[in-house]
Formats: sequence, structure tokens, C-alpha cells
Amino acid sequence: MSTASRPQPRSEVTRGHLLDAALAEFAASGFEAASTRAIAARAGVHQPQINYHFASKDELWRAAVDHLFARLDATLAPAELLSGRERLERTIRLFVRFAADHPELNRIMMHEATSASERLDWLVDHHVRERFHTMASMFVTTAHADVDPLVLYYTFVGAASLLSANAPEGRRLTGREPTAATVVDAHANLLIAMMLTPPPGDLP
Amino acid sequence: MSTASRPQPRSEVTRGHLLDAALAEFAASGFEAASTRAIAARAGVHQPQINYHFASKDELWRAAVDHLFARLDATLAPAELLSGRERLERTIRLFVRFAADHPELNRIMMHEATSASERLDWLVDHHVRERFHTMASMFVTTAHADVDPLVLYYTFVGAASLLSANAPEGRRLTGREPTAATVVDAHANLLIAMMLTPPPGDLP
DNA sequence: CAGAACTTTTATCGTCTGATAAAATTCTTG
DNA sequence: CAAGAATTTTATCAGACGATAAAAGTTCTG
Repeated sequence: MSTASRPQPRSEVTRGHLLDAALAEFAASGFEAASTRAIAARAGVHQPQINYHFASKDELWRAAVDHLFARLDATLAPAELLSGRERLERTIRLFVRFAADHPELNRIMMHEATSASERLDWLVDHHVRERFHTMASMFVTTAHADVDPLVLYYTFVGAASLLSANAPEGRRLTGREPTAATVVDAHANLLIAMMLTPPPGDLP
Repeated sequence: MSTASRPQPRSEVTRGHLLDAALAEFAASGFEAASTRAIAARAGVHQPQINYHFASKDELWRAAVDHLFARLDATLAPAELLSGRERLERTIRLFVRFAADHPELNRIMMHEATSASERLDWLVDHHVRERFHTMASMFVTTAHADVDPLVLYYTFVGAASLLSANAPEGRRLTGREPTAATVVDAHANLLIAMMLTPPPGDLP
């Protein structure tokens, strides 16, 4: 009687298009200002498709963010095989490159982190807290034993993120391309020098 | 016949309330997502007052941003009497303190800098370009002669801004207050050490 | 204190938003 | 190839948006 029929392949296709489009729109405009119609148009599908494939705009946002953080984790994985200064240097280089290749990540983080919300709580609990402890302990044990981990983490993430997250500003400002390979390499080199050089004098 | 009558004092009062409320809302939500009704409610006035005192939501935004950058300029002015490392150190300390006291500035910059727009063009032309050249030349002449100014500028601004701009995230993450005086001082000290220490080896 | 100028308040406009229901289509499978 | 499930399309809802017009209220000035 009941013929089975599981989810069809085309479902995964439009789901994927919607995730990519959602990342682009949420990164450019922020959650509230990004409209489901603009996301659907960018994905090349009709607007109600969003509510067919995702329960709500919020769930689309979470799925898109999960998707992007999964890529970040995959990118950083090779560095976890190393230790000490080697690991830190490799992590910085991979992170800076990822930020340039996927500016959506830090743009979405910045849009959300400017005011308290359920989305921010979800972000911190699911994708930030563990990363914070890992990164902070790397800095503390490698070169900055006496610096507040909270300060270290945001100083590094800010220093590593803004160039690519604010790339449209940098383009308008200089006419150059902030995500160009030569710029990214210079950026990573500067960050490595900064984060691996201990402060001149220790506390008295 | 025509009795004169200039703008009344109460006009300046509500204008000021609207500017403060606009900064808070634009910083928390971004331009599009911040509603004129929310701004008016925060200012304690009715929504059409916005269009009485400002030609449009855009003009309110520009007036609020001008207001805030004027405060930044006034804050940084004392450092301009100095030169060399002293000037750089003083500028960093004043900038970090200002960012903590007025997180709206870097939040608004981050909301706008993530996608090209007329507002971003206006921001760069009116408030960023000159600052970029001043700051970059300070870094280049003081400790980083061989580093790309574009990289230097965004690395510093990012390192100096994110801790306060993303304070809601930092609070959720650590339960601490990222704008506390002790944290701000530690942050400024770290930035000064980083920006005033030349990279270990020069280019071959 | 009267009248004109300034400011605030109320009511309302057309447009866009996220979401839903139902019809139409496409795909899968027996 | 026919039946049924999965997906897409069309049409539409109630609510929020920025802005405007007109009425009401307030302040200043002669």
C-alpha cells in the first residue's frame, strides 16, 4: 500500500543553495536586516521554500552557522597534530587564511556579538567557549603567561579578523584587495610575530 | 508684523536625546534593523519627531555618527602634542579607553563595514581615510617600517576594538566585564607592547 | 495678552516582513 | 505507467516599517 520514498536529491541541492545564500546575506546585513526573500532570490528559489526546508528564519541561521563552523574546524584540524610554538604558528596561519576565504564567519560573529540575544547565547555555547579556552591556553603557555586570557583572546581574534571582515571598508579606503594572497601572508606574519613575542619586561 | 522666534531650547533637548538613542540602537542592531520607533521610544519621544528634527533615518544616522567621531577626536587631541613613541603610546591608551567607554563607535563601524553601501562610502570619506593615514604613518615610522600599512591599520584597530565592541559576547563567555578599568588597562598595555616592539628579524 | 512661529501629537499611507495554506508539479516506486 | 509521496509554486495573511499631513499644544515676541 504505502510506497516509501525518502527525501529526494533535489531537496539537498536547494538546501545547500539556501545555506550558502543565507551565509552571504546574514554576513552582509545581520540577522534581522537580512530578508528571507533576499536569501531565497540569491539561492534562486522561491521564498516559501525556506519554511519548507527549515522550520523558521532562526533555524536557517543556525544551520548556516553550524555549516560554516564545521568548515573552520576542518581547516584548523591539521594544526592540532602539532604542539608548542609550531602549533600556535600553524593555527594562526590557517585561521587568517580561513578568515580571508570565508569572511562571512567573522562578519556574522560581529553582527551578533554587539548585543545580547538568544542567538548570541547559542553562538557562545555551541561554537565560542571551547575555542576560547583552547586558544587562550595556547597563548598563555607559549608567550604571554601573565596576560588576562580574556584580553589575549579578543586582541588576537580582533587583530586576525578585522582586515577580512571589514574588507569592503579596506577596498574603499585603499583601492586594494584585503583578501589578496600577498596581503594575507603579510597579515599572518605580523600576527605570528606579535603573538609569539613575549612582552619586553615581566611584571615587577 | 512677522514676529521672529528662533529654534526653541526644547528642540535641542529632544535632538540630543534622539542622537544618544540612535547611537545605542544603531550600534546594537545595525542601520536597517534599528527601527525609528525603537529609537524614539528609547529617547522618550514619539516616532514622527524623528522626521521633524531630521530629514530622514539616514540623516539621523549621519548626525549621530558625526557626534560620536567628534568626541573621539576631542579625546585623542592631547596625544597630538606629543611625538614618536610617546605619541603612539598615548594614542593607543586613549583609543582603547574611548572604545571601552563608547562601544557604539566600533559596533557601528563593524555593522557598516561588512558590505558596500553609500553609508560606508560616506564613513570612509568623512571619518576613516584621514585617520588611516595618520595612524599608519605612526606605526610605520615608529616600529614597523616594512609592514603594509593596510595590514598594520586593521590589525591594530581590530586588536583594539573587538574586546569592547563584542563585550556582550565576552560577558556571556566569561561572566566578567570586558570594559572594567583593570581589563582596559591590561588591554592597552598588551597593545602597546605589541605595536611598539619591532618584528624580530627584518626582511633578508 | 495676542498672534505668529515652533514643537508635539494623532492618524494614516503604501510597502515590506516572516509565515502559512492550498494548488500544481515533479519524482520515486511498486 | 499509475499511485502516492516529496517538492515547488502561487496566493495571501497580519504585523511592522519609514514617512507624511494635519490637528493640537507650547513658547516666544511685539
